[in-house]
Amino acid sequence: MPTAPTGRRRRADAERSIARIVSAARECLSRDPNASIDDIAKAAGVGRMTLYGHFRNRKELVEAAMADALRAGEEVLSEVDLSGPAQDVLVRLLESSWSLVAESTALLTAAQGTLPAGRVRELHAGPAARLEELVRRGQDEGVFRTDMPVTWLVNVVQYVLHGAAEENRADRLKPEDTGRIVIATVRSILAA
Amino acid sequence: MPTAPTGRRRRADAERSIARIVSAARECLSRDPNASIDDIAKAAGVGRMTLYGHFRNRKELVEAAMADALRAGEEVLSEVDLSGPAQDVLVRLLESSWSLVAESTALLTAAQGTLPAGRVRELHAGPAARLEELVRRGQDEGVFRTDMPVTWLVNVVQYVLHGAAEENRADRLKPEDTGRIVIATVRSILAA
DNA sequence: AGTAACACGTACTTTCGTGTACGAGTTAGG
DNA sequence: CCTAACTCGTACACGAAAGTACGTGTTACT
Repeated sequence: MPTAPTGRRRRADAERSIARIVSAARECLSRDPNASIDDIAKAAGVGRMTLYGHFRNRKELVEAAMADALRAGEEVLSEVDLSGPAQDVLVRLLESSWSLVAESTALLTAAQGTLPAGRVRELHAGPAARLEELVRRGQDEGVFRTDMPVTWLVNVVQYVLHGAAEENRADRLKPEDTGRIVIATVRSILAA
Repeated sequence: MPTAPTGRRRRADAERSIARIVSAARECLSRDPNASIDDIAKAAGVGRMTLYGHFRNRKELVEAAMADALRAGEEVLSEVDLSGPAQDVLVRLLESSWSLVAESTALLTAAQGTLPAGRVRELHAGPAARLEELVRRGQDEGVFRTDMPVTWLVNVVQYVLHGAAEENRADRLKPEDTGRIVIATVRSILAA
């Protein structure tokens, strides 16, 4: 999905380069939203000019990184068993995706600076809808609280995940404990 | 606390300028951690050169803004009644300071980029200690949970406050509801 | 094997923010 | 009222990063 193909097809090595670049972009931008194009190219083990050959500008690159992260998210989330009580579904959802979401949240912050605000929300709408639906269902079942806007409940989970990622980076939270703690924290927030 | 006074005194108008600059810095950096010196000078209604007359570089300015925010925080917090059950104290603490803390959290992010990491923690240690002490006390009283590190409990409150500020800025949370929601959310997180 | 696609280096132009230098006009305060 | 302190504009040097231009060598695919 890099530069709009003019109809002609791409070579295999180009495909590989693009994949490495996008991957590196996700990694770098998650750590530092202001990572330079050069940093990303280096991390991808690729010349800066090669990168510009596939992505015309920073905006296109960030968008591609976001799209890739979102795609990975959809992939993981689509395999989660959604049956059973909302609380249990929530736990399964978080177990399989908290780290991914945490990473993407940082990436999203990066995107906020370079992409138009509307586009960011648009990309982010899909995954958010999944959690939102679960929250509503939990409310209907009477196990999730109803004294706050659903939007807040959904977003505060994001903020907690983002925080967990930060704490991990700063070594204030042991990686092996993070999953448990995130799940317990979120459960407490949503519980009726 | 701007440029190290060489012993000579400052004039009243200089004092006023400094106050306006620091105030503008807090405002601008809270909205955009990468706000330029020029932006801040303009927001203060002052020429850029005037600003440089009082703060030698960006680092000094950011530090002054942080210090001022912290000072304001201390002022507010020192007036909170700390007697009674920990839960009630928590509510009073949040009621009087959530918005200030939310603002300062954004400022802190700004500082992270320009100030050495140690210095940031150092400045931030005071206010954090207050909440930490309250959390420990609540744990002793058996009303706050003990299944997570105190550090996490303290910091996750910060992340929630930061999130609330974001939601406010994006108009996804009505300002008049924010206090109530923040308090309810934090209570749920800390409750045993 | 030949050709189009690709990798990639060098070098240039822009843009932007930081920080410095100089200097002239204005104001506070003894 | 006089002087030091302050304001503030213009201009300049510097570095970082984005993006462009051009050329050469290499590799994939038919």
